[in-house]
Amino acid sequence: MEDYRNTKMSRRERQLMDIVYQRGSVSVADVLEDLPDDPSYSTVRALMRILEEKGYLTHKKDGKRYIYRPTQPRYQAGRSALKQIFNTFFDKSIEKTVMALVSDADLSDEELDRLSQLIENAKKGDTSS
Amino acid sequence: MEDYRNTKMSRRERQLMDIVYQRGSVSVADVLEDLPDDPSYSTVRALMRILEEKGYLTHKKDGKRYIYRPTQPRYQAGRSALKQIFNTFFDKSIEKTVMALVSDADLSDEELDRLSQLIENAKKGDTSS
DNA sequence: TTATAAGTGCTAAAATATTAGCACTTACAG
DNA sequence: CTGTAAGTGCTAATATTTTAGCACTTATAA
Repeated sequence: MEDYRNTKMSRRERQLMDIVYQRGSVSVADVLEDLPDDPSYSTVRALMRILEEKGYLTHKKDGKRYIYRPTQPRYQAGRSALKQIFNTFFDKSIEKTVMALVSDADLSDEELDRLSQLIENAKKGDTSS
Repeated sequence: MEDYRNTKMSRRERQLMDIVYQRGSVSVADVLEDLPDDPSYSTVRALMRILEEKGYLTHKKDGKRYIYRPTQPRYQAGRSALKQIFNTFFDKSIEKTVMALVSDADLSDEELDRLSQLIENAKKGDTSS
């Protein structure tokens, strides 16, 4: 499945998918809770149905209501979204992207250490951990 | 200025903005070149005008044609977009986000070293570089 | 100069997305 | 059982987005 943050997705659709990915799984009521302008229950339901038709969501029943989940795993969707960002804004440079992340976060020295350690550990031949 | 990857932006509008940020500055013809389906010249022009009205773009004249640029600097827009991704998919964890980036990139050991070094250098009190 | 190719401005039609209403279903409390 | 509150399915109106046409302008080459 393709990244949902692509050109095939409308404004509201993307907004709903973001909420779904943030929460992991949602009822219609959950989604409504996270929408700043509040459209009607019907409205959200219609969108969820469309998203399901398009293959981005599935639902299961929980009592009398539907619980929706994304079809594409969160981690996978995240990587794909991330890749698009670093293509568009950071010249496809991992370094630039990481630096932007880090500089924004105001991490402590300890946290920075830990992060750098983590990267060291990602080395291919690394058996030290 | 607010992140253009927000809920106020339509599908095409976002698509065009992505192209603008990728290229830095563009003519209508440039944009058209990057659009996989090709809408008419008029169509793109109309969108560019709208984006300018909304404050996301400005133009200057270059001979007889317009050259458009984003009003919000690329780096700033990138950080903002990045932040949204890490909110949505990575539990607001820098570590998770960085790991996703790195694991996707298939970096060499040397590159990983350099990256980890870079992070070390970001330490607040650091005067070693 | 002036013809013309490559632009722009403006407008309105067409397509798509968004919204909400109404009828029907389901779980569950009394 | 039955009443009811909270859900769903389907449909159609409305709003927004997307598109392209046509008239006008501008730079430039002959």
